[in-house]
Amino acid sequence: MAQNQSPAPDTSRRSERSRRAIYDAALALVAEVGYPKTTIEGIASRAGVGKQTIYRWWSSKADVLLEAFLDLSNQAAEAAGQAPYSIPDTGDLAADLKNVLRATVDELRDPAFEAPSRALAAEGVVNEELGRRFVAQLLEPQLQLYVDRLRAAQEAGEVRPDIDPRIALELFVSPLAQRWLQYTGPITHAYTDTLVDYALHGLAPR
Amino acid sequence: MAQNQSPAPDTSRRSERSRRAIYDAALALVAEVGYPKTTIEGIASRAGVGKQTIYRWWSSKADVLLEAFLDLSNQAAEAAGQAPYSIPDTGDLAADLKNVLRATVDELRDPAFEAPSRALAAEGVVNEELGRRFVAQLLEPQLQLYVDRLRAAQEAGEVRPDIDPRIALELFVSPLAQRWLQYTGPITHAYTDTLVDYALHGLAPR
DNA sequence: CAGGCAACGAGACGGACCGTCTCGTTGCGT
DNA sequence: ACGCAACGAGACGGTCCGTCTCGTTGCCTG
Repeated sequence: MAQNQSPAPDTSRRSERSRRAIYDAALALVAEVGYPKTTIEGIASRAGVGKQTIYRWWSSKADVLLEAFLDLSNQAAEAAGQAPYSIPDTGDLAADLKNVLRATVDELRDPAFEAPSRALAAEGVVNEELGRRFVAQLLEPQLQLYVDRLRAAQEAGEVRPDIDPRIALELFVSPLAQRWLQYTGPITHAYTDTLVDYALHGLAPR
Repeated sequence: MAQNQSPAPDTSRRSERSRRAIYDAALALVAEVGYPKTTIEGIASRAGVGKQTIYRWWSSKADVLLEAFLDLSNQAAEAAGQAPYSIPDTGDLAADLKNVLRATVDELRDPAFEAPSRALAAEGVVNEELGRRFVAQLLEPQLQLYVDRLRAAQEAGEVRPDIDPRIALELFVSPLAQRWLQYTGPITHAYTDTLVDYALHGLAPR
């Protein structure tokens, strides 16, 4: 029995030009009018593309935006340096973490990143399938850098050996993430510095 | 100059019956078909109510759901005990925090709470005005309980006096929140226990 | 207790987008 | 050079939006 789900489009004939135009249009519209008011029809017309071209290659507007944002991130990563980036190791864990988190604070304020990443995060909260893809392709690779740096710190004796690095990183990354996502508090360099100090030395008296 | 924004509906003539029916319909639909597929028309027809009655009292479906969920939370809080709830103080901070967080883990799995609170959190990520109301009316009052308990711990010498309790609570609350919101990891009692231990004693060797 | 008036349930209305479906047209692979 | 599938364009029925009328109902005031 022949299935007519979809005639399985031919990737080799795909128009690179249209793909790029769709990415650009999607990112621009989300930044300009917001995610809820961004429509497939709007993306298509702005990209100078037929709606069917979008529906042929993507299943939803969230799907389009996720790919567009991944592409943007990869471009930015290539422009900034080599792909396998890592957190610097000066031998001073606290200082290294504070530096990276300060940079993250600045990045969270960059409008070009803020609109699409908020939109994707919001969609992911309510759409588990997309949320897991967002995490696997974007968030987890970033978190892995902290795992690596924390493991190095364990070998250097700066972190207790029985600590699980994947959980440890959440002590300073998740508070920042929550303040940003949910507007539960201001985001400053002083704040992230404090998080690192609290996490490394604990709340209890020593 | 007479403004015709809206004729300012008369609260005293408002139908309590309709209000309750709308809350129930909104919560039920979000749980049954999900937030994106929940529509104002759907809520109205399920509640046996005219659309205009919804538009007269609320400005958006997110607004309806926030009020409905606040109402549900207040009911649940009254049913469970007196309103000014607080975190128990047995003199063992770690044990008290672990208990509360375990209860929170269980609550996060309750389907009746999960669907609407996810929907509101997602909307809040992308809609700052609603996000701030969500935080102010629902999240922050809960977090304040941790602030109180941590202050008591400071007076008892269980927490260093220079620690800011509002930030300290984020070390164990935010990681749980992020795992739940973004599916960045499994949520278990063992996990939250570990968070409390890490937060209290720090990552660095003592 | 009667009357008036605003909120009510119901649903018609134009408009925006949805996702699907044709059209010719274009441009890549054979 | 040819053929075929992806392309831009847009028509189509459908859903939901937010606004607007209808009578009807039920609560405050006199």
